[in-house]
Amino acid sequence: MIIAAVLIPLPVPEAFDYEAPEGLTLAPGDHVAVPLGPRLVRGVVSEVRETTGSNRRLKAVDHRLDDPPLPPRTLAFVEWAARWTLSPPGEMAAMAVKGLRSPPPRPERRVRRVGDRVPARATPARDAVLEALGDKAMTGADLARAAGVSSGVVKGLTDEGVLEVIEIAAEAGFDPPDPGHAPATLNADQAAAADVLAEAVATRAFAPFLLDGVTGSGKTEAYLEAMARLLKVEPDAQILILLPEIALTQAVIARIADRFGALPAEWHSGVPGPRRRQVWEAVAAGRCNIVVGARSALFLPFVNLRLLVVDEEHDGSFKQEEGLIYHARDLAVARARIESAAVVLASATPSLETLTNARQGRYGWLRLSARHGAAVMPSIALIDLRQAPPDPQTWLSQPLREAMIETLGRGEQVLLFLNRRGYAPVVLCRACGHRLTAPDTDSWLVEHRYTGRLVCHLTGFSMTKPKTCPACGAADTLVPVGPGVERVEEEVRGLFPDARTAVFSSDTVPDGKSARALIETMAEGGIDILVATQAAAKGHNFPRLTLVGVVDADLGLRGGDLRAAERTFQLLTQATGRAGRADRPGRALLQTWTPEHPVLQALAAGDREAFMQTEIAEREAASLPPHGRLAALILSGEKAEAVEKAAADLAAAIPNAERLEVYGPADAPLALVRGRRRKRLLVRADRDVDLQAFLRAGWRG
DNA sequence: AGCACGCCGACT
DNA sequence: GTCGGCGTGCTC
Repeated sequence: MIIAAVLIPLPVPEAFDYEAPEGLTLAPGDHVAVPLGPRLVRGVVSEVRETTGSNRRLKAVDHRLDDPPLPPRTLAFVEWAARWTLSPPGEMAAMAVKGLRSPPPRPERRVRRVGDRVPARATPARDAVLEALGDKAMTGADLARAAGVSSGVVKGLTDEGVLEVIEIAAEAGFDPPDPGHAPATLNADQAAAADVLAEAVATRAFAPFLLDGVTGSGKTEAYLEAMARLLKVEPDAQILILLPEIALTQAVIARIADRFGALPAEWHSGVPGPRRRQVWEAVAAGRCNIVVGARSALFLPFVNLRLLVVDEEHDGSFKQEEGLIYHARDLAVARARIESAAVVLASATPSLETLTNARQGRYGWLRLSARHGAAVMPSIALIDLRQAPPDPQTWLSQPLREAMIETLGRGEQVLLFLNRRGYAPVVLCRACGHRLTAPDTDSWLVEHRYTGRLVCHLTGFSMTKPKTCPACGAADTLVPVGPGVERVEEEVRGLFPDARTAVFSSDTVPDGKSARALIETMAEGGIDILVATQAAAKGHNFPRLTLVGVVDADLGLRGGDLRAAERTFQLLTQATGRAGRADRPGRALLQTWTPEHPVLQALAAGDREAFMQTEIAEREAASLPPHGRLAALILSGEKAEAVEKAAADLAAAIPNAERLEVYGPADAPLALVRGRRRKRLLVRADRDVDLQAFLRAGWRG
C-alpha cells in the first residue's frame, strides 16, 4: 500500500498519513484534498512511502489538486523552518501556499473586428467606432471613449456580429531583466564587494555575507551589480530581496526597474490576491527572476533561487511575533543553505548576531567604507540636559534651539526626531495621581490632539478624553505628561511661527501614498522643520536637511530589554544619518540626561566598533545571544492566580540541566492584554545546546 | 481551525 | 420533557 504523509493547516505536530488510492500517483509537493473528520481540506504531500499492511486504518486521499507542486527544496525549507521555530509544519506549509488561495486575475475582455463584416445599417456613431478600432483589439469601454459614443453602440455591433469579444490573459508583467540596461559606475569598495558576491553565487554553494556600509555608501548598487552579473551568465536565475517594511518596497522596485529595465515582482500583504497567485505561479514555473517583498516572500516556491538579499537586516520588523513566530533574517540564511545559494545581509548597523557571525568567519564580511559622492558623515554632539535643561513643559534645550535658528537662517532644513506618536505618552490626574490606561490592558493611554482622543497603541482602543478623572471623579484634573511628536511640533510652532512645520508619524502619514507626498514636499524644500518618529528615520534622502535634533536620546535605553542598547544605537544611527547627504555637511545633536552612557558616547565618537565590542563582551559574559540561546515562554490566561500557578509549575518541571537555566516566572513585558494576564519564563542555554529539541520534548512531557 | 460530544437553563 | 449555551478534545 502507498501512503502519503500530508501537511494539513492544523496546529498538530506532524503530517497525517493517508492512503494513496489506486491509480493516483502522488509525489512530495503535490497539493491534495484529503478528508479530515467530516470535511475535505487542502494539504501538501510531504512524503510518499510504501508499507506492507498497516496497523491502523487510514483514510484515502480524495483527489489531487491542479496547482503547481511545491518544489522539493521549498518543501524541505518549510519542514526545516517548522522544526526550527517549533511551529506546526502544516501551518508553515499553509503559509507557503497562501498565494494559491485566490483565482488568477480575470482575463480582460476586448473586442475586435470580425473579418471585414460591416453593419447592416451604418450610422455616424457606428462608423466612428469602427474607425477608432481599426484592426486593434480594445476593451469595450476604451473603444466607446475613443469613438466618443456610448457603450451601447459597441454592444450593438457586437450583438450583430460585426465585432467579437476575445479574452486576453491579464498582463503577466514578468519581463526578463536586462543586466546591461543601465549599469552603474561603482567605486572601488562597491566593485570589490560585487566581485566577491558574483563569484560566490557562481559556485552554486551556500555562501552567507554581511554587506556592511554606512548610510549612503551604496549597498544597493553593490548587490544590484552582483545580480546583474548573475543574470548575464544565467538568465534563469532567481533572486529574492527581502525588506523590513512594505513602505520601502517602492523605492527598491524603482531602483531595479531603472537598473534592469524591467519591473520585479512584488510580494507582500498589500498585493491583491489574484496578483499574488500570478506571482506564485510564475515563481514556481521559473518565469519570474526578481522578487522584492516583505518577510512572507521567503516562502515562495523558487525553483532556481541563487541569491537572497536581506536589506536593513538589523531591523526588528523581520521578526514575526504574531501567529507563526519566526525571524525572516535567520530563515533567509537557512533557505540559502537549503537552496545552495548566496545570501547577503545588508545594513549600516548590523545586528550583533550577524556581526558576530562575520567576526568569527562564518559569514563573509563585505565592507563599504566611503560615503557615496562627496558627502561626509554628520558630526554628532551630545547636549547634556543637566547643564542645559529645557524650561518646564518644553522639550527643546537652548543649544538645540540655537542650532535650529542657525540652520533655518541658512535656508536649510531641520529634522527633530522623537520616537513617540501622539501628543503626550501619559495622561495623569493631578488630584489623585491616577494614570489612564486602556480597559483590560495595563498599557497607557496616549493623548492625540489631532484626533482629540486617547489611544492605546497596543490594542488600537480609543476614547474621547473624559472631563472627570475615572478614579477620583475630580473635574478638569487630567493633564498630559511628557512629549510626543505633536507636542514637540506645538513647541516648534511657538518658537518658529514663520517656519513651515510638519509631523511625520504613522498617524499623520497612514499610507504609502501620503508618505510619498510628504517625503516629496520635504525633499523639494517645502518644509523647514519636520518632527518625526522612526517612520521617517530610514531610507529617505533630503538634500537640504543639515540638522537632526534627537529630542530624547535616552528613550530607548530605559527598561531592561536585552537589545535596548543595540536597538537605540541602530535607530539613532539611522536618524542622525539623515543629515547632510548631498554637498552640505550635516550635524546631529542628541539631547540626553545621561551623556556618559556607552551608547551615546559611541554615537558621539562615531565609533560603532567600540560600542559593538563592549556590547558583545557583555553578552558573552552573561552567555546571552549571540553567545548563548534564549527562549521566552509566555503563558496567558484570564485568571491571574491560575496563570501564576501554571507558570510556576512549568518552571519547576523544567529541569535545570547542565548549561541551561530557567529564569522566572515574571510578568511578561505586556503583563495584561485584553484582560488576559501574561507571565514569562526565560530559558537560557549555551550555544551548542539544542534548545528547540529540549523545548519540544518539554511540552510533550 | 472546525466541528463534534457533553452537561445545565428557558421553551413548544 | 426538549432546544441550545459554549467548555474540552480530536482530526490520519
